[in-house]
Amino acid sequence: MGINERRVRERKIRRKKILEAAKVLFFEQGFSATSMNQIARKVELSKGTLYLYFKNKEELYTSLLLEGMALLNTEFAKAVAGKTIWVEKLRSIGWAYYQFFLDHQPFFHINFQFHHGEITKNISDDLFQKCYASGVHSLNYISNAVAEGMSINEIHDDDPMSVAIVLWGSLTGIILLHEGKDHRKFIPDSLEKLIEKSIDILIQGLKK
Amino acid sequence: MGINERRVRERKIRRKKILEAAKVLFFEQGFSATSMNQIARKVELSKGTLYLYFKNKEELYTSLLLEGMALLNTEFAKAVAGKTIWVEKLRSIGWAYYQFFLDHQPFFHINFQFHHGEITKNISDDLFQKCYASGVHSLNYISNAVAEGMSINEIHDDDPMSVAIVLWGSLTGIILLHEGKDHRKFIPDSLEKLIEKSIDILIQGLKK
Amino acid sequence: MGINERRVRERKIRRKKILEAAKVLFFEQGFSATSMNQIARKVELSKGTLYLYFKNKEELYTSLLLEGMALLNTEFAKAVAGKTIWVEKLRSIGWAYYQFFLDHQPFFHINFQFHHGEITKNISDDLFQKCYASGVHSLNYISNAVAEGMSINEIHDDDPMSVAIVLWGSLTGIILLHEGKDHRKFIPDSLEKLIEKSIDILIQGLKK
Amino acid sequence: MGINERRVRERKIRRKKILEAAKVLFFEQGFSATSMNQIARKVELSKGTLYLYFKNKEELYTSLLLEGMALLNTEFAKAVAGKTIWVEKLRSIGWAYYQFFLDHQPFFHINFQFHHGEITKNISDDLFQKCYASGVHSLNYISNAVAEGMSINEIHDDDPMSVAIVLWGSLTGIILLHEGKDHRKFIPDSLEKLIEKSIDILIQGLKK
DNA sequence: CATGAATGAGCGTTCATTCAT
DNA sequence: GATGAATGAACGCTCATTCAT
Repeated sequence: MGINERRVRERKIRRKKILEAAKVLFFEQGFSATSMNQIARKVELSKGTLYLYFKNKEELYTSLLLEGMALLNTEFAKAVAGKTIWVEKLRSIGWAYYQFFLDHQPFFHINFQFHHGEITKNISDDLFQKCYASGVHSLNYISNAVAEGMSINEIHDDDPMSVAIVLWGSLTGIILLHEGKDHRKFIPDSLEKLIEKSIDILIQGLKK
Repeated sequence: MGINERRVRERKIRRKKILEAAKVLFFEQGFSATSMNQIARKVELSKGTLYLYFKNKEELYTSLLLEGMALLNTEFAKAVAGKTIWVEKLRSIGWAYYQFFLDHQPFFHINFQFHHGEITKNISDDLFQKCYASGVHSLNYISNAVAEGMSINEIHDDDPMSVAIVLWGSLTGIILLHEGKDHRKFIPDSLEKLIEKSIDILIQGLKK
Repeated sequence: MGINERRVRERKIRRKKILEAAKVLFFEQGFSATSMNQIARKVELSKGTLYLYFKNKEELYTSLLLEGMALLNTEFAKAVAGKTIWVEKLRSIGWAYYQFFLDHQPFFHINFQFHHGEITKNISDDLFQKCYASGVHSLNYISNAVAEGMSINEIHDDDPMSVAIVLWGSLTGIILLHEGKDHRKFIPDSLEKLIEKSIDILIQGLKK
Repeated sequence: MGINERRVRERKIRRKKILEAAKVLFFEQGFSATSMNQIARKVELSKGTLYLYFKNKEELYTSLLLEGMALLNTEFAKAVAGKTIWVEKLRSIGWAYYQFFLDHQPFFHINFQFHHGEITKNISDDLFQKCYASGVHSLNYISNAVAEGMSINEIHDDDPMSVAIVLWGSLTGIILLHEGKDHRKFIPDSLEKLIEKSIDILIQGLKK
C-alpha cells in the first residue's frame, strides 16, 4: 500500500516541478516561443517524461492556467472573509487582484493570454470545463458583493453578474495597459495609484 | 505615362489585399501561429511575393497595426467633433471605440496583441516610432476631454493622462473579457449593454 | 548604319559595366553569397536586363574569369617582351603574376575559384573552351622560357609544360596560402619577400 | 551498465557516418552548393538528426576539416620518424602530403577551401582555435626540417617558417593545379611525376 | 517509469529565373 | 531593349511528438 502512495506522491511532486519551470518560461517568452525542450532542461527531465505528465504542450499550458485560477480564488475567498459591507468587499477584492498580479505575474498573463490566445485547440474537454468553472467561481465573488449592494438599495438594480464583468474587465484592462511595452513612459502614475483611482471611480460610479 | 501610374495603383491594391488576408488570419490565430505560407495561400500569391511588399513578418503585422490605429484616430476625431461638453466627448469616444471594435474586430485585437507580444524586434525604428506616436494620439483625445472636466471643476483635480488610462483600460478590458472564449455563455447582457453600463459607471465615478 | 553601330557600342559598354560591378561583389562575397539582385542594383540596371547580357549567373561569373585571363596574358606578353635570357623571362613572368595579383585580386581569386569551385555546370561549351584555350596560352609563356633553358642545356632535359605547371602551381599556392584566413599571423615575411624567395628557389632548382 | 556504453558507441558510429557522407558531398560540390538536406538523404537520416550531432552546417564542415588535419599530422609524424637528414625529412614529408592527397582527396580539398571560404563565422571559438593550432602543427614539421638544414649550413640562413610556407604552398598549388577541371588534358606527366619534379627542384633550390 | 534519439513537417526567408508590359 | 513583379523551389534550422530501449 505504502509503495503505491509514495508513487502517487512522487508523481504529484514531479508534476508540480514541471509546472513551476514552465510557468517562468511561458511568462518570459510566451507560449509559442517556449519549447518543450527548454522546459525539460529546466526541470532536468527528459523531453519524453513531460509527455507522461501532460498530453501535449497546450494541456501543460492550460494546467498552469488552472492552477493560477485556483490560487486567485483562494485569495478572493480570503479577501471577502470577515468583510460585511459590499464596498469593503469590492475594494478588498480589487486589491487582492492587484496583489495577485504583483505576486504571480506569470499566472496573470497566462490567464489572460489563454482567453485570447492561440491555445484553445488540442486541449481536452474536461480541462476546458474546469477552466470555465473556475472563471465563474472568481466572478461570483464580485457579483455576490454587488448583489448585496443592490439588495440594500445602494446600487442601481441590475444584473449583478454583468456589473461584475464591468468591474473585473476594468481592472484587468488597466493593468494590461499599464504593462504595455510603450505606454509606461508617459504615464506619470504608478500602477498602484492607477488601481486606487480606478477602484475609487468604479465604486463611486456604482453608488446610487 | 499612365503605365507607371497604373503600376503604382496596382501595387497599392495588392498591398491592400495582402493586409486584408493577413488581418483575418492574425486575428483568428495570433501572430506566432499564423505563417507567411498561410497568408500567401489566402491572397493566392506566392510566398516570395509577400516579401516584395513587406520586409518581414513582423513588419507586415505592424503595418496592419498602424493602419488600425490611424483608423481609430479618425473615428475619435469624428467622435469629438462638434461636442462641447466633456461628458459628451467621453461618451462619444467610448461609443466610437465600441463601434470600432464591431467594425474592425481584427484590428482591435491586433492592436492589443502588439503591446504585449514579441513583435517589437525586427521592425524598423521608423515603424515603431509611428506606432508609438499613434498610440499617444489616441489617448490624447480622452485626456483632453478629462482635462476640460477638471478645468471647470467637475472632475477631481488629477493628472488627466492617468485618468485617460483608467478609462481606456476599462473599456478595453471589458470588451476583451466579453470576447473571451468561455465567458459569453453566462453573461446575460449583450456587449452593447455592458458598454453602456460601464460608460455610465465611469463617468458617474469621475464626477465630483 | 550608324544607328546599328551605336547599338553595338552601347551594348559593349553596358556589358563592361555589369562585369565591373560583378567583379567587385564576387570577390568580396564569393560566388554563392553574391546575388543577381545585388549586381543589378550596383550597375543600376534591372535584374531582367542582366539576363539579356548573360545567360545565367554562372556565365556572368565565367565571363569575368575570361576577361581576367586575357588581362593576365597581356601582362605576360609584356613581361617577356625584350627579355632574351630564360632566367630573366621566368623571373619577369613571376613578378608579373605577383603584380597581377596585387592589381586584380578579384580576378586572381575568381580565376582560381573557377577551377575548383562550384561553377562548371550551367555554362556553355563555347565559353568553357575559351577559358581552356586562355589557360593554355598563359602556360605557354612559361613553358617557352623553360624550353629555351633546356635547349641551351641549362635546365635538365624534360617536358617543358610539366615544368611550367610546377612553377605556376608553386607561385599560385604560395600566394593563396599567404592569403589564407589565419596563416598570415605567424608568417614573418611579407608576401613580396615570399615571392622573391620562391622565385629564387625555383630558378636555382631548375638549373643543372 | 552496458546500455550507456552502447549508446555512446552508437553515437560515435553515426557521427562518423554523417561525416563520411558530408565529406564526399562537400568535396564534390563545395560548401555552399551542398545542402544539409542532401547530406541527410545520403546518410539516410532525417534533416533534424544532423542537428543532434552538429550545431550547424559550418560546424559540421569544420569538424570534417579538423579530422583531416589530425590525420595529416599523423602522417607527417610517421614521415619524419627515423629520418635524420633534413633532405630526407623534406622529401618524406612531401611524399606523405602527396599520399595524403591520394588517400583523402575530399579532406585535402576541404582543408584548402576552409582557408579561403566564408566558413569562419558561425563556428565556436573552440573549434576555430583547434583548427588554427592544427595548421601550425603541420607547418612545424616542415620548418623544423628546414631549420636543421640551416643549422648545419646547408641552406641559406633565413626564417625557417617562411621557407616552410614556400614549400607547402608550392606542393599544394601544384596538386590543385593538376586537379583543375581543364588542365589535366594537356599535361603529359602524371601527378606523381610532377610531385617528384617539384620536390627535386625545391630541395635543389634550397641548397647553398 | 524514464529516457533521448529520431522524425518530418513546418518555419521565415532568399534568390535565380521568367515574362507580360 | 528594358523593366520589375512574380514565381516556386530551395535554403538552414526548429520543434512537438513518438517509441524502442
